[in-house]
Amino acid sequence: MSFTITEENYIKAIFHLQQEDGNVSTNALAAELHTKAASVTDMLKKLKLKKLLSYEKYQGARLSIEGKKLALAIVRKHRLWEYFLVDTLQFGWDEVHEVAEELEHISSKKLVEKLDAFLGFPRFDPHGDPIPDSHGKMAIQQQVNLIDLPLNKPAEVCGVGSQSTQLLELLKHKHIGIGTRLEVKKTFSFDHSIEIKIRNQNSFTISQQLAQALFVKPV
Amino acid sequence: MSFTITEENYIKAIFHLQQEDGNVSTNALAAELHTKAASVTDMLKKLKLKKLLSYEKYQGARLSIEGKKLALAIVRKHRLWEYFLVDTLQFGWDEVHEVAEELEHISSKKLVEKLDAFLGFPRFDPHGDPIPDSHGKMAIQQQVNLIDLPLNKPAEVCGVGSQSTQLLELLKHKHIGIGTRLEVKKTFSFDHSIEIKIRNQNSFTISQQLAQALFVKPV
DNA sequence: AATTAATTTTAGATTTGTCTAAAAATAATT
DNA sequence: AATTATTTTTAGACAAATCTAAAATTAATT
Ligand SMILES: [Mn+2]
Ligand SMILES: [Mn+2]
Ligand SMILES: [Mn+2]
Ligand SMILES: [Mn+2]
Repeated sequence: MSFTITEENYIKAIFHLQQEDGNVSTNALAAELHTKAASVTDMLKKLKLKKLLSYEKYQGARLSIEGKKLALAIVRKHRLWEYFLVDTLQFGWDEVHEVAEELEHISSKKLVEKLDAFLGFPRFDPHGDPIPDSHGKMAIQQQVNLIDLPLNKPAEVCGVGSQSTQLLELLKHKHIGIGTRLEVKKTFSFDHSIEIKIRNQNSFTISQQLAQALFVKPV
Repeated sequence: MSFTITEENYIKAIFHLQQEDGNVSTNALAAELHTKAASVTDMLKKLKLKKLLSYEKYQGARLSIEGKKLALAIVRKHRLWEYFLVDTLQFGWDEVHEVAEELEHISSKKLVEKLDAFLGFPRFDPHGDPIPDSHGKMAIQQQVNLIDLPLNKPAEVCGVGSQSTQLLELLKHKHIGIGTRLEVKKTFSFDHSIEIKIRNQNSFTISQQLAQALFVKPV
């Protein structure tokens, strides 16, 4: 069975919106995919026919085993290509998402496996997100939100909570990226801003919003 | 202006069918693209509207300057990706064409330029075909058909006349590939077969059809 | 030159994915 | 419980790309 790019994008979106419990609503999908609820309804009927998800009128959708498998394969390709773009082709980690949105639909299984091997079987993409292996298994990252990092505990930035251009612009300006070593020096309860220290730099404060968008792991 | 994958495939097909002189006929395009003449007519009208080619009823089509530019950009991507697959990912040169048919439609200009630089600006793809540079210029290969190679003149295989699986299977069996050094030892006028000698191997004969499908350059 | 053959175009239908507007179902408030 | 608001589905239309069958044009033969 093979699928169109549109179908694959729906499956991936459902995968990302799907929490452990509930089903994914028509409106949530429409928002995520920048389309209209009516279009989503049509597509859900079609994907149900293809056995990729369960769906009942007014009850939203939930991926089947098959659907999850497909979603993981697409996410795997997306993140492997992002890793390739940054690691091999020297892209900035803030300019790879759009390109990977296209590359994730290249169908060759052999290409994915060879690419994975060439890259040395990386387990996290340039944004700190885990890359599913060829069986769909992902490493679990022991990452913690920067806002929750204890004072003076050395840690390394390993992920971001969003891929928005605005966030990435701010991080670039502050010279913060994946791998940056830092410690939290002080927290201010007034606005929940925190003071951080990066090696060889003066310490400076960042906003609560920024701190919540950063994930770190202790080193 | 951006184009659909279908439109790009039409432009590339016209580019390959277009000789110095004549226009490309509707039927030739239909055959090349495995579609019907009626579909081709519809698309030619559309591509004319988009100024990618000139077309008059019953007179066939011919790429405009714009159309040629687009075609060269697609061919450039196709051949760069083929080179990447063989050179970097260790694909066999007989298994890359289908994958490149998909990769050639990835739109990022930056990706193409970075890939080109990473590969070291190769000028020929794994089949011996020239790779257009970023301005659309291709090196001219001084290749000659094996059937026309003079006796005892050392030469190197640098291209094939077709990408058919059948041909590639035969070449694999005979251990002939791009870069293989050989000389023609004898020609037989009865069936136009030729006897060739590869370094460290006993000489053997190959058919007229095979010799005509191989391009070599003297070394 | 007239007839036949081949090529190409039109006409009309189909599939996929989308949209708007209206109807139906569900959820939230009074 | 009844009303109102929100969400979701249906109905109908549209654009892109394709197809078959029939008509029109061009090319090849008698
Ligand atoms: Mn991404
Ligand atoms: Mn990512
Ligand atoms: Mn190819
Ligand atoms: Mn090639």
